[in-house]
Amino acid sequence: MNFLDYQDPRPIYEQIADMYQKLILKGALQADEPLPSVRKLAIELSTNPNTVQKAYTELEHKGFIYSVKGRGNFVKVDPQLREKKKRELKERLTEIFKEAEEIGISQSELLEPEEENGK
Amino acid sequence: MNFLDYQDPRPIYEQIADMYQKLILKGALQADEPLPSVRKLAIELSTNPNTVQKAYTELEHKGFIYSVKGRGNFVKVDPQLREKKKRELKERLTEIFKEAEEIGISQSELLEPEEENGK
Amino acid sequence: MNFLDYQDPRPIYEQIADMYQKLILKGALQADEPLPSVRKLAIELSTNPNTVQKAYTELEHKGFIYSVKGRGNFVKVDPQLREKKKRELKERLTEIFKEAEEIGISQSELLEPEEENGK
Amino acid sequence: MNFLDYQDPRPIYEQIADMYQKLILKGALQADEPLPSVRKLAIELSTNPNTVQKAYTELEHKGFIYSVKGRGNFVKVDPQLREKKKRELKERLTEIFKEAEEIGISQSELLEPEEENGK
DNA sequence: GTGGTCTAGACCACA
DNA sequence: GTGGTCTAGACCACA
Repeated sequence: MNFLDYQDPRPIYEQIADMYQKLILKGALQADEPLPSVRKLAIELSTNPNTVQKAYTELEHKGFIYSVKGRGNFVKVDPQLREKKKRELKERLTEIFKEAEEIGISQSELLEPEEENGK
Repeated sequence: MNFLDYQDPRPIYEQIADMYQKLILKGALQADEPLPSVRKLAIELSTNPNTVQKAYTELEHKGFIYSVKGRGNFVKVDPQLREKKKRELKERLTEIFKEAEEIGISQSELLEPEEENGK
Repeated sequence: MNFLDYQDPRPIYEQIADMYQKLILKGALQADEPLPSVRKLAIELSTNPNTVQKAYTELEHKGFIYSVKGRGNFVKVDPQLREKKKRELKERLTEIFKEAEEIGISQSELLEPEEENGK
Repeated sequence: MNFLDYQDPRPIYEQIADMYQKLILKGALQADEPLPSVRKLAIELSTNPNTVQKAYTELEHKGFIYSVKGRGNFVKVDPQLREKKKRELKERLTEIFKEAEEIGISQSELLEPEEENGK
């Protein structure tokens, strides 16, 4: 199963990192559960181990996983993860509402269903 | 006046394009009004003329401006511009709600004010 | 001038990152001052551009520098940097005192000059 | 009882070696007392025997234990052990003070309690 | 010219 | 087997 999208302008390593970030946030991967090994995932995605490595390093920097030398990479325990993500989404929401207001579109107008059947 | 933010991860040409897009959508720039010349703006922003050119090309592709050889770039008349932008914002909104739902956060939970002071 | 120490067990990219971190913390490099380009520094240190790139990415993650595509890498403004570093040093100090106490060495005994001339 | 911390960036063999070093320095393990056998400890820690072996070799190099072929590993008698460790801790202390001075933080400032409530 | 990404492949430390 | 580092070199986006 290959979830990479070469039409996607994002670099491959970022697509990999985002994919696993979502899986972790969703709870599809439990704490301390191992991720696929760098080499295995590289083969599965027909990409270079360095690219997978970069994705994993990124995830480690962001606090989603931790790595144990000679053992592999594992999902990190972080009960506040969901809260963090929620805050990020709220910020992006605020940004959109701000942009809308700048061109005279109110928050409620934006949230309205596509066809406004006012009556 | 320089509105560029080098700490912003977006490339400079994109910041320029976004800036003018906003000005046009807001109505701050009227139809057929000329934009600053590529060279002038490049000097004003202490950046490379190639960069400004790229921003203008981008704006042309998106239908915000048109260029006249030997004369310059001008704001395009497009009564549906606001609708287009609105649709784009709605799409981004939908994307956020989708991401939220994937990790079990409902639309209403996301729209809630930070501290819910119920009643 | 090559400050790399191949006897040092730390990887090269980390030595580079640490070096620049120190220069920034010392104030030897001012905010918005450019770092040497990836390629130039690689040549100067007779190392691979990828290795320098990794060092710079590390510094960016830690908030010491920011990068502008097509322009280079620059020192980030962060007035709290010194405070952060101070806190880190204090933590390491505490760790040492803890280790000392575990084997029955008091803090003051550790701080004493090498030859204790009691008098 | 498993004292390993996989979130700890240090390799596992080092965590094992450090653990026993502490126990010996504290006096919790007496001279000539046997350490657990490589295999037993490996099982207890659910780790690889190679890893435990590496930790023991490390401890032997540092002079904390000695090994007898076919019999096991034992705590070494070394009356100067405490002095050695003290010297090591002092060196690390000096290193911290050096780093602090490089960024203009004095030794006393570093030793100060968090909030200085002078008199 | 400057940074960023990616490949292919080597070599090492660790388990 | 598993991750981590490094080299050599290519190619792209951006300024």
